[in-house]
Amino acid sequence: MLDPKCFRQELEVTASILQKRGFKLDVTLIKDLEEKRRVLQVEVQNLQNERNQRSKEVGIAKSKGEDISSVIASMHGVGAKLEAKQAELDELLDKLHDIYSRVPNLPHDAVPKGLTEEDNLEVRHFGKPKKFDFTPKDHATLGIALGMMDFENAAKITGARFVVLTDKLAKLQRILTKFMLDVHTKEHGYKEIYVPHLVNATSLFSTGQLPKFSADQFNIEGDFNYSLIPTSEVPVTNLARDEIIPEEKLPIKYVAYTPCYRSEAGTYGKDMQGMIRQHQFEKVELVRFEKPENSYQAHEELTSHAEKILQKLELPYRVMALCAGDMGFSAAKCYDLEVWLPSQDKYREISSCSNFESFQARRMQARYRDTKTGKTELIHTLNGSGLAVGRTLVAIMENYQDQNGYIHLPEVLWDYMDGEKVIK
RNA sequence: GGAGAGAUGGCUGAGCGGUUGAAAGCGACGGUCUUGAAAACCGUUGAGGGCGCAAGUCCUCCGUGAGUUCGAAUCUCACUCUCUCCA
Repeated sequence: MLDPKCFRQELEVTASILQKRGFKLDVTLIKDLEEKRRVLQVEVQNLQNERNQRSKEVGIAKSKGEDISSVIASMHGVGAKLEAKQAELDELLDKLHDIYSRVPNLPHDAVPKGLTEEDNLEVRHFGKPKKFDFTPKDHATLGIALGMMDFENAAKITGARFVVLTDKLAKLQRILTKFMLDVHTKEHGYKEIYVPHLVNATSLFSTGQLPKFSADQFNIEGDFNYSLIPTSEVPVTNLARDEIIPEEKLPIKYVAYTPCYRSEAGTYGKDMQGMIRQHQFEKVELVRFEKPENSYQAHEELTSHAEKILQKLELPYRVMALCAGDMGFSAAKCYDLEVWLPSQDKYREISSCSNFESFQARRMQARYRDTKTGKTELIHTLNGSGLAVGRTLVAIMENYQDQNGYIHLPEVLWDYMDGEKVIK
């Protein structure tokens, strides 16, 4: 959610900035509703004031034993009027809140212009795509041939976009999460955290999945009005909801490992083969709570932490600065890490690192107390995948395959795999 | 699943329907004292919002949502959560 000031005092500017990401703000409507709001709110508050004053007088008069019937009689009109105006105001505020809840974050000045993927800018890259002297296979072909990756049984058990992993591949996925958690906790100073995988609607609203993107979640039916998390960003970020964090506790850096569940609505036909786009996948997520003046430095740092995993795994990747139109709803600035996939002959997203500034914090009243001024101020929230484990598995399989369809594991994983260097 | 008890500020904990945004204590912060610290004493100390250039002023909030009333932390109803006991 944007600062109400953006809509009340800087409406035109706000609209033009939002246009950069292809969002059209209804300036005329908002101007009109805000003007009505202002008038109505003053009116309601004046009536409330009158009610409070007169009621207080009644109390005093009564304690003195004076006759109060005439005063009370005169108050009946005020009550009814207040009720009507209040209802009118509430309706208006709801309407405004709903409009504002659907407005995306303002892109930071440094964000590249553009509306589509095509306009994203490469910031840097690491490693070079390996040349194969044979035609590299895709991970699904490799996994099925190894007898360790099974989409048919997954479809039987559940449906499309699920996978069954067995043996070494199941183990590889497991140790990858441990490897990532180890790096982030031991080398990057993140605190490991375990959180619920089902969340309520308020939590989804806080991080920006609601109200606009309800169809992207798996919402469970029955007595519990919960949703499966699309990312651990949701439960972890919501730890700060309705909190006032003492300044000295910042920054707070969490790393969480959770499964993620996404409906992938509107992606029919996209990446149907293999593990690239699944309804369920594992992810190690980095989440940070920062003071506003530090958030952009923290964003660079967090991105580099995610990159570190790819570097240690010696996987070629590039860092893309997303253009305004390609960023997620809540982000002010976002880098995507894209890993090289030989079978597709291109880079594919494996991590998304975003600074949300105060956008999420305002939705959930996440604040810190400035020790100098004693005032509360909204924190900045950030997160990034560090990394998507399923896609990391895919990248390892494809980049480290040999002509026989064996997978030669990167050295950093040998110990984790109990000395095993090759999956065959 | 059934039966009870509860939910008040950073924490503990009062609060006959009427100058209660809320006693008291603790904590925190500022000050006095002290070479310094502690103790003692004095003072300050919730959040969100409207209007206004500002000084300021007003409104809302005692788990959530409705209701009764001139007036609700206090009464009524529903819900949520926590604790205890039983299955």
